[in-house]
Amino acid sequence: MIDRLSSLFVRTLREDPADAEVASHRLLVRAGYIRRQAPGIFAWLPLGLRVKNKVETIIREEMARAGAQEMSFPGLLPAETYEATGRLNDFGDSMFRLEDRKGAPMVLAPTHEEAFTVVVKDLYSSYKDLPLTIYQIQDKFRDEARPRAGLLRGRQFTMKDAYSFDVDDEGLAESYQRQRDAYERIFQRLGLEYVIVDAQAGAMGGSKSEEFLHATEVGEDTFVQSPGGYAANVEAYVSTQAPARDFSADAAIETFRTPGSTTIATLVDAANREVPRERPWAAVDTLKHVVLAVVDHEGNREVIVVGVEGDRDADLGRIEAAFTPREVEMATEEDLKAYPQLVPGYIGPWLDGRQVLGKDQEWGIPYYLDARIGEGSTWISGANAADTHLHSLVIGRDVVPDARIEAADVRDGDPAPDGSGPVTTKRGTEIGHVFQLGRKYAEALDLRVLDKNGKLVVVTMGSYGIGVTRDLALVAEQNHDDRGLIWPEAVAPYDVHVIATGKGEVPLQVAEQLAAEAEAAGLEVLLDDRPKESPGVKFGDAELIGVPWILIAGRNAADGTVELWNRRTNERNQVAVTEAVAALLAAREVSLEAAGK
RNA sequence: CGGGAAUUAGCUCAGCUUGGUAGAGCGCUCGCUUUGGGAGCGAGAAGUCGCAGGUUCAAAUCCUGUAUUCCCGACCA
Repeated sequence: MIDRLSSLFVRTLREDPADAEVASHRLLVRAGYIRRQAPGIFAWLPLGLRVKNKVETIIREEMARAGAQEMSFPGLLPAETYEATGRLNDFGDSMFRLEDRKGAPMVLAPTHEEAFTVVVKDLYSSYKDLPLTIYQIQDKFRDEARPRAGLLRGRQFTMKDAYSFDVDDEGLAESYQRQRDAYERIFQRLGLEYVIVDAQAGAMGGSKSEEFLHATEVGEDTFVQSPGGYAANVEAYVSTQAPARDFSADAAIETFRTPGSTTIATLVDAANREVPRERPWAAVDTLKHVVLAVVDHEGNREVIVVGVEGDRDADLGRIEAAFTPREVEMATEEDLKAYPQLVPGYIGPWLDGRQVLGKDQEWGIPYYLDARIGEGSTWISGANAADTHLHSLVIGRDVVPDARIEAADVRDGDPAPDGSGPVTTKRGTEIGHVFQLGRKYAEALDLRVLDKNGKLVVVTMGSYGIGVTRDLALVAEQNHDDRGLIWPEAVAPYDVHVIATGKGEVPLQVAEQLAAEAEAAGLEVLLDDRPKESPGVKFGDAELIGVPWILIAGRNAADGTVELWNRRTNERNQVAVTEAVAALLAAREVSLEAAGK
């Protein structure tokens, strides 16, 4: 197959588009792969679509190998699809909603668990039909609050979503493993570096979940890694509680004046001024109390107080994991009005000789401590009165929390829970997610089959997603230089880019001949046959477009010599015209082998 | 949802401080030249200056509002 630049629908841009920040976005637009239609919504030009199709082909091949069957659901669904599972509310504003002409509520599907579950329920009713894994590659719609970074966080994006159905937990574990293995192969073939992290989040537990993350500066997720092999999404990181301390000889609580000290910094200053001690007080000696609201699907709000070490921030994402499926947000002024006892800047668990925070305590406000905080530890804390704090508050002596939860942010140097060393935090982006859903959807939608004994059992499910277009963008992100894209062979829009340049008709004739030979050898060819573009333009476009191999028929073509150019290594070799395609095939073979390992 | 920046030709931007009826580079069209690093000369097409009000003899420029886009944050107790 040969496509010609003289007629291909593409226009490269000399300058970076003003609305693109990250490299993948900039280069995909500049090189003529995609065009923005609206924030987070892109059109695919011929070059882009070729790459996208190659990514999808790799996924299809690996899904087939894993025994998954492809089908396709509509993106437009009746809203009621999501009602039984409560997800119409869960998704909230991030679901695109519309009405048909009769006024029936419709949505653009953000994901398809319900639809897949229902179709299996409609067609299957026996354990003999299971296990089953089905999938689709299809566009999803999510009305993101802030689409970002081009393809990396879009509002319409292509996703491969697979769903497994099993009669028992062992079956689910096997189906899960098959998809997980397939994902490893897919990312290896895409040449995308990845880390598999534990994403099992919070107190709900039970169902296993792992994320495939690609470490990148432009990522929006944070994960931690230890030298000993521990890896977890920051929301799933489990911190280590400080060892218990003997407090039998500790002094009693004492309050002190802290006018205007509503921040940790001013509080530390006030403490060193009012109640100085040998080792100066520091932020780490203070216990800071955050007022939060835990909100359920119906919008019911429960106000809670969470204490974390003063030198750390509360991490709402981590805290939320402990309350899933409810959401956690900062308390609003409305929330605070209901509890006038809570004096902003001076909140604490203790007042006048007794604990006041806690479900069963006087104020009835649930009280949680960060999981790092040990028994017998001693703290400066708010004293629940304006301009007053207290010190020598001892956990386990003066106050007892309702529970300890993962609340504080995670930092470089914090210990991995499995003893494998200090973790470092890194930025990454989720490129795939495998999840043992268990029976949640099957129960909500009543997907049950008869087992061997003729008894109805609820089916157990898994769901497995890969962000096709996001992964494509990350491949671009990981494979470029300041001149343009550098596609890996596996997803490049073409196998070779043949350039005709130079005086006379010979270069073009030679280029045509090389293109025909390459095509005959089974390669996909992009031929730059534009008659009037200067060499600089052609070389520049070739570098921008990023096909991994470039063949130049130029000034030496008349002498029977052309140039083979490796876009990635920038290595250029003069080869005889008669041997050029053979040399290309050989060099490509070496490169493919290196990528395959 | 909060904060910041931007909005002028297809693209990237200048002009606004100090109001006087619109510019550059790239791209595009035509002609000639050029052909190994975004080439040269000449000629040309192309913009209701985001939108709506206001001030003024006169507004891209000053004022008010509004929309859109991009970036940062979604936390500071």
